Amino acid sequence: MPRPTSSQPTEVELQILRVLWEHGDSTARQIHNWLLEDRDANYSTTVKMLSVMLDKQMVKRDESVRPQLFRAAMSQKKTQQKMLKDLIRRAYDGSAGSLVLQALASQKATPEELAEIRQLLRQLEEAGE
Amino acid sequence: MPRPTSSQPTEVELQILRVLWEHGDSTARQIHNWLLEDRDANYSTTVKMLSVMLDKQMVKRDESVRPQLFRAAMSQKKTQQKMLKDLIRRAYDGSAGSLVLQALASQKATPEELAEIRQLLRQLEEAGE
DNA sequence: AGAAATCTTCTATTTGGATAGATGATTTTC
DNA sequence: GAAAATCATCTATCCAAATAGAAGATTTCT
Repeated sequence: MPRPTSSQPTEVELQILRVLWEHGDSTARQIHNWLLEDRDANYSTTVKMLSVMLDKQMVKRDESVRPQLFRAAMSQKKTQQKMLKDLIRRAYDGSAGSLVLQALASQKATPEELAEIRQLLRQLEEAGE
Repeated sequence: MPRPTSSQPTEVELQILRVLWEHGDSTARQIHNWLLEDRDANYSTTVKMLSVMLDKQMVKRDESVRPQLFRAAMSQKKTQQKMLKDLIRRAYDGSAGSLVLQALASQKATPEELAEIRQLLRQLEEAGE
């Protein structure tokens, strides 16, 4: 029973998903060209990755048009939440609060974000009573 | 140029690190026994993993005693911060604030943690002015 | 000291992630 | 409608992650 398929998108998979989230449905060629800005890869590698992601149902493919169009199967938000939840479980013993504290203390948020966080915090505390 | 070694600890590696953080320096046998609570593995697999982690310098080994003792090379906090930073970069476009917002909104923290967060927030806002 | 148990290292195998070349199909261009 | 360009699939390879068996070394027990 060797290594199981990762439940998380891998680095390259995530890069492709980000392109799709940002630019919407795209052809393999378009995706590849966007990827080239960040990384150096052969076109056929990109295509192969898309095929792997198709098998994993991370992307969907519209075959009714030529060239075929790819789209992300899961929204960016859902993917983020899944990864976040996973990190909390794997590295923070399930404690979301301790992750938040560390993130705030060490990673710098903008003043606008801080204000938003404060507001959310108020709502949560009110709801808790 | 195939896949490079991951900069993050893998799932199994993280499980081993957690055992070490929780229980302190341990022999391979002890580590293995702790692991058995969560996962099903052969002893020699655990030993091999420790050897891989030794190569990657994720653990250190005290060979002056028998049986040899293993210890985590990096603290839990440092490892968490590294993983957190990486997640923010990879999945949140570098925005710590947006991760915090999502974590708070969707993952539930205890009232005590919320109070702590509020306090930290106050400090940050004061420092920002 | 010899046997038993445990520890340590060595060797081997399986699969996923990532890479890219070669070949066949389809569309575009002249 | 043939040539050129692009698209899609098929095939092949390399390495990391994960698994575990076997053999050699060391300690422990009687």
